[in-house]
Amino acid sequence: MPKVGMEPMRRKALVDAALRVIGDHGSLSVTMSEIARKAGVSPALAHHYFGSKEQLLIETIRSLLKQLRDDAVTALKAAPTPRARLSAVISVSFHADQFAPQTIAAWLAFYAEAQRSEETRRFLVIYARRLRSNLLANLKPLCPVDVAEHIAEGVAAMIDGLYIRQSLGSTPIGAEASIALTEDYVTIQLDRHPASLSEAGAAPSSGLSGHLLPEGRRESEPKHRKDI
Amino acid sequence: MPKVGMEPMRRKALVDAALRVIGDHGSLSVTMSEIARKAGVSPALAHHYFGSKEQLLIETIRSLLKQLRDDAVTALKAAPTPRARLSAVISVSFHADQFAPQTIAAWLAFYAEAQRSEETRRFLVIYARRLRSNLLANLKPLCPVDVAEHIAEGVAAMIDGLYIRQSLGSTPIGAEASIALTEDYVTIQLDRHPASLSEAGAAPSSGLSGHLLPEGRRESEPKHRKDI
DNA sequence: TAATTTTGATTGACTGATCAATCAACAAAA
DNA sequence: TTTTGTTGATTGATCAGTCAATCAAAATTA
Repeated sequence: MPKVGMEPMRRKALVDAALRVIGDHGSLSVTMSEIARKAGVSPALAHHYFGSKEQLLIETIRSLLKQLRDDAVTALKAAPTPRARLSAVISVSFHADQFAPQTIAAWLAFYAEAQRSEETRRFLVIYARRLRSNLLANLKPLCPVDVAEHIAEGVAAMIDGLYIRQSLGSTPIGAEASIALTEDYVTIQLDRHPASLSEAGAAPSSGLSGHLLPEGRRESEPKHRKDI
Repeated sequence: MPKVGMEPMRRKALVDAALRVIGDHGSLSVTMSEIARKAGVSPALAHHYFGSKEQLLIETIRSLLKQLRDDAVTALKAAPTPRARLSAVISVSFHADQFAPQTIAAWLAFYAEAQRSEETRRFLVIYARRLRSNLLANLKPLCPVDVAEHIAEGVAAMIDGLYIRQSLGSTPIGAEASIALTEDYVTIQLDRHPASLSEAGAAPSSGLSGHLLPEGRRESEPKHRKDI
């Protein structure tokens, strides 16, 4: 029953299947056959559309990152104040899809892969920068710049750490407790270092930082890179 | 030049080689041949002594954990007060050997492996519990118990998170900055919640918590498990 | 001491399984 | 008939694990 216009559907099915298989297996050492089977097609077709296993894996992490970005954009648009946006960033990190064991396992597998694959590392660096940028943009109106950077590092580390601890499945502090822990960190840090007058009114109108919007390239980066 | 009594030397050489190869490669997908070559023996010998690749890998993570424990014991013995012991725990986590890129890469690889290997997960859970236990034991004299648990979770998450962020190699905050960030978290949390009178004098005499000393089994755990 | 047997250490060569990747061929739509 | 989708069969490479054989030290015996 082959029709024309199958390509986008097949690609999506294969990427989704790859994500599920990787999440279940907890590793990138999964076979094209298994992915293809889960997607309901033959292994040969996976190669036909993606050319190589590596390419399919790249598309898979790209999709993982896109999902996270979309969630973040939605949550940030609904938050009116910098402080609310900070909470939105934290909340999104621990919400449902992202904090599911399989998704966490997939993230972890990609972190490991980043040690070998330049392309994979690039994507994870983008995630790290985006998180930092989102935090920083909304911290700056609330405290001095150097303090904002300090807090941003701390929050980002805590989020990633809670992820990795969750991956072990022992002492499972849930999503709510994770959010509470991170929020508490932000709160007490901000209490310590109240905003200076000069930066109190400098909040950007949209609250969406540069890294979130479809972005023009920053000067220091190489060009000819496909955006996620 | 075969002599008698080679076994312990060969085992150590192979485990060390495995750690180096895994660290360089950033993955457990390394061949027995490569490990054996780095150890200066034939692949067959590695199988002869360890029986299987999995077993060699298990011994490898065991050695990684032992190294960390030894460092912690040394540092804790030299620290006189609970607060100093907290600093020691933090400091050890980021010190030299442990924070080297290859070592971090190896840890990460084992975290990923833990998704599949029950045995590997067990070791990482032990690490997590030990860290938590060390923190908790030295926090309890300094603040209320429930707060101590809260802080311990936060510190542990932050340490692990700083590790994983370090593994990406982007925005490399160094060991010192990582220590400062974590110390700062402990300090402001303790400032917030001063010790209640009832627990002020309850510090254990040695400061070495149960998880650190060669330990009797806790009741809730399965028996017949070799200790690390 | 000299001759031997035993034992542990070590390897090269081989096997069987797995898997990514390829290709020739076919089916259905355009 | 050309284009797009699809697969079964196959290939070539990689690897964990096995095995029989070798070698040298130690133990035993003569």
